[in-house]
Amino acid sequence: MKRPTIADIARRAGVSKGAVSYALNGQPGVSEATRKRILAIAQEIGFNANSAARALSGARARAVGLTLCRPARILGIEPWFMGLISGFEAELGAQSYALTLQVVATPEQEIEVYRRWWGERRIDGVIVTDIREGDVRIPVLQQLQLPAVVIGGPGDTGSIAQIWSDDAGAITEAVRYLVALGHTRIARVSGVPDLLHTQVRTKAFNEICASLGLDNVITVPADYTGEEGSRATRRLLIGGDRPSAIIYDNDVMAVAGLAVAQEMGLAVPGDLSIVAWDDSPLCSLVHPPLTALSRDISAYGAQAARELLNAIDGKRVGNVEAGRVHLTPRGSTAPPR
Amino acid sequence: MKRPTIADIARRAGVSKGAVSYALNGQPGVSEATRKRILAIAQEIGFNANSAARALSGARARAVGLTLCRPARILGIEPWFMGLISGFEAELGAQSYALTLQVVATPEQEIEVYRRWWGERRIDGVIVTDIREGDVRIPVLQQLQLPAVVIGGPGDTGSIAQIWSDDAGAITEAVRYLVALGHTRIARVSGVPDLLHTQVRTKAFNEICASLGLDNVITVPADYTGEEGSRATRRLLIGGDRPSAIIYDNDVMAVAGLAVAQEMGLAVPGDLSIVAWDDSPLCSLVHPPLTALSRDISAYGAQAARELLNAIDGKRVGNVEAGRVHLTPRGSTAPPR
DNA sequence: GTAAGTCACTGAACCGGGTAAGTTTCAGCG
DNA sequence: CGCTGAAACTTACCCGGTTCAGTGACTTAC
Repeated sequence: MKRPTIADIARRAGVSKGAVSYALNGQPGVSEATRKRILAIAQEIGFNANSAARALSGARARAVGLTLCRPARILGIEPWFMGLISGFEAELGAQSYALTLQVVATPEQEIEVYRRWWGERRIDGVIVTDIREGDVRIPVLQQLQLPAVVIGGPGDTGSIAQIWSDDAGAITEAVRYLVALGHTRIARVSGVPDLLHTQVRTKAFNEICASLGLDNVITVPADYTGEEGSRATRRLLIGGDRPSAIIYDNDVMAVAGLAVAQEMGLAVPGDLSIVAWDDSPLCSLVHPPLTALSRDISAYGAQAARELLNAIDGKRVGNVEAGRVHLTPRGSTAPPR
Repeated sequence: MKRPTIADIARRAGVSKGAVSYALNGQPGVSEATRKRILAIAQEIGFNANSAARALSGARARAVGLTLCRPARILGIEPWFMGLISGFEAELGAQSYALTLQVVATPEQEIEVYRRWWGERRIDGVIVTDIREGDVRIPVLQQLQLPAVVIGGPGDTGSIAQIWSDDAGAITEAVRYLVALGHTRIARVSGVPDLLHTQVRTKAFNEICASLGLDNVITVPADYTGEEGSRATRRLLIGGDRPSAIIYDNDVMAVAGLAVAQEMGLAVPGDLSIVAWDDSPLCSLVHPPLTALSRDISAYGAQAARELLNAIDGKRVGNVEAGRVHLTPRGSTAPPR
């Protein structure tokens, strides 16, 4: 089956290629009557502009890129990325932008991908996740002048836009809630320590605990995987001064922690309260369902996509706080026995 | 920053654009010495061929498409798609093909996306999942002559290649295992009934149960979500003749089922044995860890990508059975009390 | 009545690669 | 020595859009 081109439309409408291009793009330069005729023909023969030709002349590829820099086995189970992706899609699809995905192993490899994409003119902009302090990707993106939006922060990203949620406020709320329930020995199992949002959370966690006079606080670093979540939990529960509540930096580790507690014969929430970060169906799936810090990840992704499209259009975008994080109490938290 | 083009290379090497093109693509027509010089210059200035220009002349977009037709909230939690995607990537990345993703709501919308991608020449081929009997997408793909690979089957997909795993053998193995443990009342919570692989599984399940003389078998249809998994489980456990073992068509529903059993005060595996389909970290995360029908989803995806690239290259690809499904016994199965 | 301006449209250049066809150079050979 | 033929290039056009500089025709203004 042959693909129709604007030349085909031009022939059938009895006008030049240029006129067809103006008509299809809503540009001035054709009469309303001609435009309607051309649009009707395009519709009739099922015309879609060749994206390569368009990108070649018009500079826009109408695609954005996303790299996923986590091992496959975490990617699969963490609802976070898929939530984000479906949020992007909602926004990108509406503007008929495509989303190009690439799984990478290291930030260096990620930079390589950015360079390649840029050189190939394959994408108009990128969404950057898992931002670290002094992230090596930022200067590269600035040098390439590749429109970008960073998810996570707030931090120093120079001229590149940022979308972030109030992690500090969220963890403060969680701690206050646990303290109100009567907990005094609160521990935390964090994500990868050099990620920016982990640092933000850790700082806020230490501050609120200090200000509430809790002295027995500890943060065990982990890496978002179930295995590490189990290990960290075991370490915390074996110790002499066992915590009565644990806050986890993601849902997967929280579920793993729950399993460890049950395995050790501890009742949840009787002997141990559990709070998960990022509410996903996973949290309501287990028994007892997990109290979680919820935010609308899809909306977050949609917002990021919107900002990126703005950046691509040359509009200045800044530092945006998106969505509210709120505590959703469920069965995994209660006053300590 | 200006993007280097072959014209830049040509100027610096003192040859024509054509010679550069031949050199870069490993075509005959340039001497070995010149080729080396050109490649060195390309390397030095960080040249990447403009994908639009290449696609425009050469017909290859060097990208493949994947549509995800599930509601966002399932997409997020089901490890299946992400596993598949990372498998694709491993293969596509090696051939420097890009993966373009689109989330859709219905098969009809999916067809629209295929048509658009085809018209835009944005992709060279597509990977089709969630195949149904008499799937409406198949004839469209054939009409467009869009290279494609169907994941799932075996079924009737005409000239389009299929990758499938031996679901019938797997469920047979699971039932035999449960019977060997002493179970006689085995139930099943299935996925969406009109998906082809659900039908294959249901048929095989009924056959093996009949041949082993089990008469109390029942399959409750669900939709892969935790909610439906819970509901189906509750229905099965409330009934008079409670099953002593349940096989679930995915891991999410199995975990939900486990939670329901615990909530109802049933011991797993003492009062109820549970088998999950598609082993993911989720299965080892919960307590007790779930016995599962495992297969290497990434490898499955990589295989599919390989077949698709073959199809794009015009090689005939047929009906491939990929990977082995095997039972991984864990703590959720035991002889009935 | 004519100069100026607007509108609707055409023609051609252009984006950056790929590639068929043509040209030059040179080794090999009778 | 002249012819053949292949290697090593160059030239020029193609892909399918976008866009800019025209070009008539027709309106408006003084």
